[in-house]
Amino acid sequence: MSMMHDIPTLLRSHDLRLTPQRLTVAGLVLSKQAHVTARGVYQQLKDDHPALSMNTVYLTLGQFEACGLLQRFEMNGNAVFDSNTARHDHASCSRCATIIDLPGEEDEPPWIPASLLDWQIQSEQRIWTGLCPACRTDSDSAQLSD
Amino acid sequence: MSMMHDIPTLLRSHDLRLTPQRLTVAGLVLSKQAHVTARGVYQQLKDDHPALSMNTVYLTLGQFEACGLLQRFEMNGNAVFDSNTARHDHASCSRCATIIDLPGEEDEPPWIPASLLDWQIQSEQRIWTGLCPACRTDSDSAQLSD
DNA sequence: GTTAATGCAAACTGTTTGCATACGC
DNA sequence: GCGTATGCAAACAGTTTGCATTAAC
Repeated sequence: MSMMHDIPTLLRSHDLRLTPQRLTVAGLVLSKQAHVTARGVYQQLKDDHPALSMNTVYLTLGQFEACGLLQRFEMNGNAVFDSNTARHDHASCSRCATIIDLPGEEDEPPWIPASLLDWQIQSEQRIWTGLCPACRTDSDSAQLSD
Repeated sequence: MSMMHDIPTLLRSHDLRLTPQRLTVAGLVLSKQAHVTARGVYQQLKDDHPALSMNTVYLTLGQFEACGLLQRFEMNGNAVFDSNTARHDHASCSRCATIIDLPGEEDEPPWIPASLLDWQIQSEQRIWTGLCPACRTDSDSAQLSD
C-alpha cells in the first residue's frame, strides 16, 4: 500500500468500479494493517453508511481477496481478512480474541516437511493461541482472587 | 491408546457412562489414527446404529476432547477431531479435502517467536494447504485436456 | 445502454441449546 | 431412584445465493 495509497486508482487497476460502498470498505480495510471480519467491517461502517449491506461487505472482501489485496484465513471458524499480504504468521488470544501479526520469517526459506515433497503446496498457515500480555495479567489476578 | 485399547475401561476412567452410542462413537474415533468431523462420524454410523443423533455425536466428541482423548482443530471452518493427541502438524488437500498428519517435530523444541515471549502460549497450529499427490496428478492431466 | 454492484431476504451449513424421555449406574 | 445421556426440534451464527433494482462506466 505504500506506493498505492490512492484507493480509487488501486481499485480501478483491478477493474473494480468505484462505488461508494466499495470505496468505504476499501478505506477501512486497506488503509491500515488490520485483521477484519465481515461482521466487524459492517458494524464499524453501518452507522455512517446506511447504504451498506452485509452482502456487499462479503462480496467486496471476497473480491479484494481475489485481487490479492487481502489475504483470507480462518480463525475460530470465522473468515478473517488481513491487509498484510506478505507471508507471515498469526497469534490469537484465547481470551480477548485479538489477532496479531507475527513478523514472519522472510529470512528463513519457506520450509516444507519431507512428507509433503510430493505435494504441491499452495499455502501455509501457522497460528499460535494463548493469552496475550494483557489477558495474561488479568487472568493471573483473577486466579488470586478465586 | 496402545496401553488402553479397552474402550470401556478407558471411558470409565474418565467418568463416562457406557452407553451404546458412546461406545460406538468411541470405537470409531479412538481406534485408529483418523481425522473425523461430527458429520463424518454420524454418516458412518447412522445406518448401523439408528439410535444415534447428531446431537450425541457432537456431545460425545466434545467430551472426548475435554478428556484429552481427542484433539480438536478447525479446518476450512469445520471442527475436526484428531485421535492423535501428540504434538503434530497437518496438511490438507484443497481439492479432495483429505487431511494428513505430519510426523511432527518432537525432536526440535516447540519454537515460539520472540514477539510472543510475553504471551502465555497454549497451543500452536500449523497447516499446509495444497494438492495431494493424487489430486496433483489429476489436476495436471486436467490441464492438458483443457 | 450495458454490465456490474447492491440490498433484501431466503437458503444453507455447521454447531449449540432446551427440554422431555430413557437408561446406566 | 438418581442423575446423566439421549433424541428431537428449534435456535443460532456465519456465509452464500437468487433476484429485482440501481448505478458506474
